[in-house]
Amino acid sequence: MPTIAATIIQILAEEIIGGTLAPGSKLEEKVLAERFQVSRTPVREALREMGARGLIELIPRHGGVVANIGIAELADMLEAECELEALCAQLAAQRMSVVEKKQLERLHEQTEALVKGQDEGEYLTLNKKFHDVICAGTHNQTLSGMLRGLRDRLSAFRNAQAGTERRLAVSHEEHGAVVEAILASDGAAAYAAMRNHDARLSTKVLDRLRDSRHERTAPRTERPAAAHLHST
Amino acid sequence: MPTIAATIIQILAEEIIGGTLAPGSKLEEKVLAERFQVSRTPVREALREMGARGLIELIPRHGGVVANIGIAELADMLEAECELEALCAQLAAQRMSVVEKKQLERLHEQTEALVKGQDEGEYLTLNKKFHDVICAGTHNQTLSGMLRGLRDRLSAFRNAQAGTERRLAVSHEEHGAVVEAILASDGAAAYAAMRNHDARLSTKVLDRLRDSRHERTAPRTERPAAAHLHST
DNA sequence: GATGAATTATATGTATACATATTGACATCA
DNA sequence: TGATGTCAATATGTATACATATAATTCATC
Repeated sequence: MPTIAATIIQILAEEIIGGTLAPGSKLEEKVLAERFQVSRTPVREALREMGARGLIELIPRHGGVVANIGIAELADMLEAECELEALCAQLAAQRMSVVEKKQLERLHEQTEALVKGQDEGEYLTLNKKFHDVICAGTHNQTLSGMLRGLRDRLSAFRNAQAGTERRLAVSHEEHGAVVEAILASDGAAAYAAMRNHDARLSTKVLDRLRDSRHERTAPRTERPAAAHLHST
Repeated sequence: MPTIAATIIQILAEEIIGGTLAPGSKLEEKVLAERFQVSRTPVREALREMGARGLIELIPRHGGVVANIGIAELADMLEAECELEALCAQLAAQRMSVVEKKQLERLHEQTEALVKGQDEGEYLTLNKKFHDVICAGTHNQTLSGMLRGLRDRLSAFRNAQAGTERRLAVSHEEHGAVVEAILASDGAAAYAAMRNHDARLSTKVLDRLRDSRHERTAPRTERPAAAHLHST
């Protein structure tokens, strides 16, 4: 039997990652305690752990809010994700076993039908699986763990925005290039293909955020020395 | 005034990273509570956060122990560190401002004296600073945060072992190559130099661990499919 | 009517008390 | 002798109670 705190973490994390709990939402201990019919103790521990994971922001004596990412931070996270994921793709290409490759190939084929059917919801599920399989393919728990943690944090934010990605076909095609490179055990090609894929999505996400922020509130001046994103 | 839990985290983390608390040490809430003259509550919260950070292992109903890294995990972490650090060096080369570069250069020069004087203790301090400056030079908080977290976890482990690095001169020379590349804004060279540096250290750390484990206890068979470390 | 100080209210931080699961010892039995 | 099961001891998990800092409200004053 898992501990109550662990259960709460799982539920809240899913809600944050899934977008039910929007970034900026306040998380009050008392409210959560009542909701889960438990005392504040396990709730506090859950919040603390989620804070350490970066899913929520935890300010002393002010409680927690679902991590609301500024434009500068988002740019950082997207860049890190892009680099990490490309690296993982490269390692996966070099290390995946035959059965792992087969699994990846099948997954990609299954997705094809969803693209034609424009089934966005199911597509996103398989999309997550796709990246997870590649993570596992690195045979490096540290790297894959870091990437997945980062993806979770970003996911929380992506899902809070409207439609995630209209043109499924383009994404699918880019995935195809990654799959092909991995099946051919071509690390460099896998790296390049994945980097290209993520970089394109990143600019889209950033653009959309910039637009939506511009309408409502002035952008927070968080990091004056702007990064030269993807200048490589 | 920081919270008690935060204070405890800082103290314990330092002890773990510094090697005072050796990997495998049990961390009992009651003992810690008595030591810090506080109740178990803040201690528990501290432990939980450190668990999320990976500094300690936290098993439900069994309490926490300072993270004791197996050979397979260590290999994973070292590989991740190597790749991340090389990436950061590359970005730093591309993005560091003039003053940041100057700072890095000065730091490297200061270290030179310590190498000649064989002052290991002080060298390690500046060594950490050296890597921190490069982290900052990426202008990417996400990446640098991940790398620093990883370095902390590894540091806990490195310091538990005997002498960290005998041949300071070699290390210093390798650092020199990194500095040179960064000052020249040569991303590729910085990447290669840092990767070379970390890869060499990694094999040394792994070898030493393998030896020490072989003497005492049989290696845990944790990940049957061994990674092809640094096969790129 | 607006501003600001003082007071009340509330949420978080910490301490204590209780519930429950695990560990170890000891006894019993095959 | 060794294995197993019961019981006591103890550590963790959870709940409740108290302390304190922040927020919200009130009320007085300008």
